[in-house]
Parts: sequence; C-alpha cells; structure tokens
Amino acid sequence: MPSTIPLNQEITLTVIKTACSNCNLRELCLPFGLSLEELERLDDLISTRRRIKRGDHLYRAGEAFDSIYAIRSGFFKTDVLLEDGRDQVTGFQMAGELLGLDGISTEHHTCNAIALEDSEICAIPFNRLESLSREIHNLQHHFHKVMSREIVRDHGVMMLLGTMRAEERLAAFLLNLSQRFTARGFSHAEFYLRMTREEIGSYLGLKLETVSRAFSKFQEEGYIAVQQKHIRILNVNGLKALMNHRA
Amino acid sequence: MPSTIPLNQEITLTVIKTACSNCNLRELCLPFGLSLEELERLDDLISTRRRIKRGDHLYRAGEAFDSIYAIRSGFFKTDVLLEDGRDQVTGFQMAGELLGLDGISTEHHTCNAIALEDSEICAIPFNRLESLSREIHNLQHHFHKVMSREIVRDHGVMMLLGTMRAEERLAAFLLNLSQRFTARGFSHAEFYLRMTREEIGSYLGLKLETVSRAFSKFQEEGYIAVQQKHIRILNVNGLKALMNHRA
DNA sequence: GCGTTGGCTTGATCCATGTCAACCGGAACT
DNA sequence: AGTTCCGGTTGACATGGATCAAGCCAACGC
Repeated sequence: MPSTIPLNQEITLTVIKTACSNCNLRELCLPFGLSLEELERLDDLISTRRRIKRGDHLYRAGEAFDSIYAIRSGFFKTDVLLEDGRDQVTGFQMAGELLGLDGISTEHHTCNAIALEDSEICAIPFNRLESLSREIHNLQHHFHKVMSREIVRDHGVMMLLGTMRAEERLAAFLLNLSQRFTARGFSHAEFYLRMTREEIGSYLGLKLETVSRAFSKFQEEGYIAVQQKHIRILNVNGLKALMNHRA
Repeated sequence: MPSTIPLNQEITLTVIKTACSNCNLRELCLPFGLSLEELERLDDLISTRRRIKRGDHLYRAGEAFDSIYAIRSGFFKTDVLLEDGRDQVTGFQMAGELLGLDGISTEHHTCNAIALEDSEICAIPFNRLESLSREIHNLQHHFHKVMSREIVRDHGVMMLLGTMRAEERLAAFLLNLSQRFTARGFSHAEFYLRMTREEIGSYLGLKLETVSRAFSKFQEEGYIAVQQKHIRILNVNGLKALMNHRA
C-alpha cells in the first residue's frame, strides 16, 4: 500500500517510483491487462533497474542473453552490424517498449541497443518471466502479443524499405513517431528528434543527404517546420496523402 | 505404439502419417526438444490438417486469427497489401516452418499466406497451444525461440533491403534458400525455385527485370546455372564473396 | 571572443535500378 | 500443329537517390 510507506526515506521512495504497479507506462508495457495481484507478482520479478547514459550500450550483439528490458524513460536505437562495416538501424524504441526480444532465439543478443538520451530501464530476467507467465495466463498472452506486434512492425518496415520512395519513407516515419508520442501523452504535432539524420537514413535505407533534402522539401510544401531536431507537423493529411498515392 | 496399430485400415494409417511424434520434420518444427510423452500431448492438440492447393490462400489479411500453422509439406509465401495497390512479399516458408505468428498481436491476420505449390499444413489452435505451453516448459521456451527467430530473420531482411545492392540481395537470397534446403536434407547446390521472378523481386525490393538480369550476371560469372526455375549453385564462395565485400 | 567540432543543408554530378518495350520459349488448350 | 498465355530475358533509355564537395550553424572549450 503506497500510503503506508514512509515517503521521507529516499530508498523507499525509489521503490515506489519504480514498481510496475505504480508505473504510468503500465498500460503500454508488459503489465497491460494484469490484475493488481498479478501486477505485484510481476513487480517481484523486476529487481534490476539501470540508468543508461546517452551514447552508452544497454547490450551489444554477441553478448549472452538473459533478460529483456522495458524502457522506463528515454529513447534507444537498435542496430545490426555486418563484418564489412555496413550497419542498419533496425528500430527506435521509446518509454514503455521492450528491448532484447531478438536474444531469445539464440540466447545471445543479435543487435546493439544504444541510448539516444539518458534513459532508465527495467531488466526482466527472462527465465523468471517464462515461469511467471506459466502461472499468469494474462501475462503469457500479453507477452505473446508483444512479440507478435514486433513481427508485424518489422513487416511494416520491410514494406517501407521494399516499396516506398524516399519521401514516402520519411513521411511514414514522422507519422509513426507522432502517433507513438501521442500514445504517451505528448504532442502529436511537435517533438524533438532524438536521432541524427544519419540514423534516420540508416533506418529508412537512405543516405543522410536524402533525409535532409526530404525534410527541406516537406518544409517548402508547408507540411512541417523543421529546425534541426525540432519538428512541428503542420499538415498531417498532407503527409498521409504523400504516402497513399502511388506516384 | 505404432506397431500395434492395424496398418491395413486407411484411416489409421493417416493418423500415423500425420502425428507430430511420427513427423520427420519434428526437429525443425514446434516439437523440437520435447520428450516422447510431451510429444503425444502436442499430438492431441493438432486435430486439423489441411491440404492447400497451389495458388490458394491458407489465410488472408483481416481474417480472425485462431490458429498458427505448421507446414508439413509444400511451400508458401506471405505478403502484405497496401490500399494503394502496392504489395510486398514478407517471406517464403517451407516445410517445418510456422505461419501465422503475425496474427497473435491483433487477433487478426495481418498478411496473406498463399501456397506456391500443393501443400499440407497442421493447424495449431493458439489458445490450446498457450495452455499446453503453460504446462510444458520446453514447449513454451521453444515457441518463444521460434517467435524470436522470426524477429531476427526480419532484421536480416531489413538489413538486406536497407544496405545491399541488387546482386548482393539476390546472392543472400540464394544462399539462404540453399541453407534451408540443406537443413531439410535436400541438395544445397541444386533446387527448383517455387516462386516467380516477380515474387523474388517483391521480397528483395527489386523489379523482376533486375532479378532476371542479376541471375544472368551470376550465370555469366559462373556462380550458378539458371534455367528458368531450376538453379544449380556452382560456386558458393563466389556468392558469399559478393555479399561480404563492400563494393 | 574565437576556433573547433559535429550535425545539417545544399549543389553538381553519377550510376544503379526502374521503366518501357520487344521478343522468346514452354505449357496448356483447341 | 497452331494459338494463347504466362513467365522470363534482354535492350534502350529515364530517373531517384547516391556520391562528392562545399559551406552553414549551434554548442562547446579555451
């Protein structure tokens, strides 16, 4: 019961702040749909929380896998590196999203997860998550949905990379970000990009110059206002239209 | 016990032929790592088997999801269609692989699954799979690995679409097929493509003409021999080298 | 206040792949 | 055997985005 815990003790305060049951992301994150009692059992499992500074790795490709991670706050990218130096950003993750699902398959992480701003994560030991989800049907089912959602998201990216032109890709990217910010209670129309043009380009299969030119074009057309990393969306429908018409 | 079953009754024969415990794909498929007793419990769950004729849909985007499917024999593609007519092949699946994982997320299928040759599938009711995997730890863990493997595979495709040029993509594609045929006991060096140039192109984010030209180029270089859908790989290392050098 | 640095923008040019079009060859049907 | 059709190949040309290069701007350190 939060009300019975002495709030003047800092360590206790921290406990309150970081429990799933008290986390304002719980509807976006793993706890979705759990009862209060179930939530408390999930709390027990998440013992480790960590701060990751901007630029630091949460994990690296090749490291042994034993936990998945929920982002409490902050912003990450994941990328894959090939021996020949090529790399590809495979995703950008924000608060409430899970990282590390790729590691389950081989028991080793297959990509790098890097914080794009100072972030906080909850480590969820995977074997304990599996055993708890054998007991809590809701947790099991929701976890399966989260994994499946990741597969669907990846299909969307494949679609984007396989069939869209540069401007369509960037429009899709901005609309996706906007929608995810909205789901977290932020403005849908105004936000700061946490990633560089080069990272956007890598994710979208474009060069940074192309990304930059597309931003400028969108600005000329009056769809958005860009100032470095600060984006204001002025005409959502314009961006949507750009994506839906086969040129 | 198979030996006690009267083999002269056709219906019984069918039962033997299609049980997981007697399936020669079990090491590639869901039953991987299960004990004999566990296997029999999995058998109980897989009540529905279906033949899908070449060209027919196993499921369509938008349909309600209730089962995942294991391919017993045959060959499938999955694709996503956009309103504006664009479509993207998101994968090719062969015997022992699972289809339908994308549907868990929203309880509706998000892509189409189409047989590229006459095929046979086992339908696995998903809610029963979940309840069984709450009881059989091995099954649960293996299922998680399979989903995770799909995510890793998708990252590989994103890498391919985002960073590789046409010939690298096709080389990667051929090597991947070769390796999967090998895992199923077929020749690694000689096989028939089940899909058209257009379908390969869609998967690889290329136009069919580009695919065709790349095939011809590989043939000129002596890496492969192509005759329509019949492929012989003459120089695996040549293909591998093509992928690894940043041109 | 000034130089340095990293990220961003913009322009000029090039090239890989798309587009359009003709043709080929095997399979299925008449 | 001839016709049709579908998938594949090949050629000529167009173009979107890559590449190369210069310059700009904001943040930061000295």
